[in-house]
Amino acid sequence: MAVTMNDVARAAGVSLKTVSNVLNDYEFIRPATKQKVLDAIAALGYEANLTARSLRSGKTRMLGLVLSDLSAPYYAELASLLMKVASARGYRVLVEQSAATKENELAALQGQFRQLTDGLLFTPLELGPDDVAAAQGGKPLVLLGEHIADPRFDLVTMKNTEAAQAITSHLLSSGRRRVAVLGAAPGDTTGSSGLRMLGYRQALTAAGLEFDPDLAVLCQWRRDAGASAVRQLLDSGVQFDAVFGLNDTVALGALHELQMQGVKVPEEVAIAGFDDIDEARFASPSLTTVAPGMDEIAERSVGLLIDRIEGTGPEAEGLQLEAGFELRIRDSAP
Amino acid sequence: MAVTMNDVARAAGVSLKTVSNVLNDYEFIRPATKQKVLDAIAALGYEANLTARSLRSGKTRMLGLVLSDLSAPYYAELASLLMKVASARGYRVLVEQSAATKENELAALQGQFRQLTDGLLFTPLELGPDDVAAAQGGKPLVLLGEHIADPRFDLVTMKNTEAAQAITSHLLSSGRRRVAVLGAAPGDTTGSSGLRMLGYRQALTAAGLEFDPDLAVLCQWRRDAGASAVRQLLDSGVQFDAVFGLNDTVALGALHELQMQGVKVPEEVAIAGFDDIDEARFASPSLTTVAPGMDEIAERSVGLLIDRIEGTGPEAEGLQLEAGFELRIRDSAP
DNA sequence: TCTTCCAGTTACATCGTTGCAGAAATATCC
DNA sequence: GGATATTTCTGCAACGATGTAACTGGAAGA
Repeated sequence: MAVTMNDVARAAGVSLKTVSNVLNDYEFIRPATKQKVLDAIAALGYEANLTARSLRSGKTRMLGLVLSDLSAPYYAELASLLMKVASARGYRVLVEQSAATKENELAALQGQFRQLTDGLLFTPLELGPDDVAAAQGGKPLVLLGEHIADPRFDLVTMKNTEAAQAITSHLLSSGRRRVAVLGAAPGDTTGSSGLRMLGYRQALTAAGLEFDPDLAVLCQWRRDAGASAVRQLLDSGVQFDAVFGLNDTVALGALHELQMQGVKVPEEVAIAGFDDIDEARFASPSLTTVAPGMDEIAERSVGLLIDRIEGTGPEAEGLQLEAGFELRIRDSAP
Repeated sequence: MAVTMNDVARAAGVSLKTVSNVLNDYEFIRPATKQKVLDAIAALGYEANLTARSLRSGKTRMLGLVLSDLSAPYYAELASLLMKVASARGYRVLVEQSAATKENELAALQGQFRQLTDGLLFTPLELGPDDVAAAQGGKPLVLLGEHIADPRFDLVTMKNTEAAQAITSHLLSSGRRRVAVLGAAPGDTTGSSGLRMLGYRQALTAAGLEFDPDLAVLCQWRRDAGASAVRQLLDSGVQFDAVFGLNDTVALGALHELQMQGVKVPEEVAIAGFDDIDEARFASPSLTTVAPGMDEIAERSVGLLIDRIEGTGPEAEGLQLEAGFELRIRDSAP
């Protein structure tokens, strides 16, 4: 049915292997021969069979991307960007949603998903460093996010603590003194939540304020969770004059709920988020947030992973890269 | 390195093919033999090599999903859902972003992307029916969206016209008489834009109103475009008391801009969108919109495509399925 | 007892490509 | 000019699975 290399070889009057050599840019081919082959390829409309090539070469030219949920705006924007960057280097991206369960994360790390890819961009949420080390099957792996910072693994991340400190300081600089923080995870110190909480607390300390546990609300990083977290806060009667959502969706959920309850933003309560998803710019009021350098993260993580795959990466194992960040001061917290 | 079927065969003391038969549920195998093989598989931790299986069988158990931009919320939510549905039937989804260019759409339809998948879920935006028919390479194809409604192709879509009419009627029912519509595409009659515009006009007619071309603003379906469209409208001095964004992102961009300009929503201008992305519920005010039955679309499109792939689909070619819709009346247009 | 049949298993070819080793043709050297 | 490099090209095996056909051994039938 489909045209094979054999058909091309016959049409060009050369051997199968010569066709292969032409396609793989083998050095020693006479220009005339090369042209004959290329002509035959064009004439027959030949396209290489990727499956066969993969079987023989052991490479698929696909990167795996493991994240919890593609419908979350941050991940959707990141995935879109990663695909574009990968595409520019001749790779495709195969996405796997883990729903943030240990089981799915493990399956993505070792199972058949792994086979389909030459390397993995992995956002661990439930797995610890030792789980990953145990499951990791020899193929290159670059971690995204921050739950695991372990010298054994390459990691591309953002300046969570510094950025959280900067944005909290911004809130404080306008005179706010009771900054609620939404999206804390209990006991987390190494994950995004823990690192951002640390920055929040550093900013408090720098401003001479005590950390008040009543102001820290535990919730998932989703709009609905942000909304209920802020409702809970209002119901509890705890006073606050600003909200720091540990990511934008939480902050936007909180913004919505505050406005529903008739609380004026930013007059009565200022709000800041983290991620700078496209939606933040167009919220009403627009959301003050941190742009965590997504372009840089995409560029460097894909670059590093592909370099590892192709064996052209840096000598050092366990590279830790941090993208720069920028504050985006908007109307929700001027 | 990896354990192969041959290793399993040796360990179980049977032939290679017997192992294959066990894995493929071949009928005539003695239970004792089957058990021996299963034990050996478990002992060695064997996993089938998907690449080899694909080469031999010609199937990849992957579905291709072609859409313009994964970072658009509607597509992100749809993709996430499609992946879950496909996964439940043992398929993976490989996403390709076309950036809505003819070139990329064609490449996804015929090129190497096609090889990697057993069938395609395709959102044509630039290609016409004849382009698709010409490029289509024998493998199953299910169209998503509505740019192409052609009896030659399977199509899963939504009730664009009815839903647009219903939501426009809802705007009119509250006494609004000047409903601006954002996101029109010039000359489109078969695409989402054209169909929704038709519903808009039907609603006007039903209410005894004339269509005013000044109220229809051409723009891309993005937040920033929605914002500039509404600014353009304000600048032009055209009077309007409601806005229908042909999708939610446009409506949300418009909502933002109106509020920036000090226009009260919904008091002075009511706003409605289309798609019911998660963000709509949490906008401030929450966005009145149409829920186009995304679950049903995902379920039925993946179901149909897989049935076609496995040869268990309906006899009829060119099936056209329409999901039901629901209005979501919220605060932006009560 | 001999054939026939069928369950259960096996050997071999095959999918379309690339790696390896070597053959053939041409260039280089003393 | 003959041996030695170098360039150019080729054949075969292999990647790891599945399809086809054939083989084996025992039960059923004549």
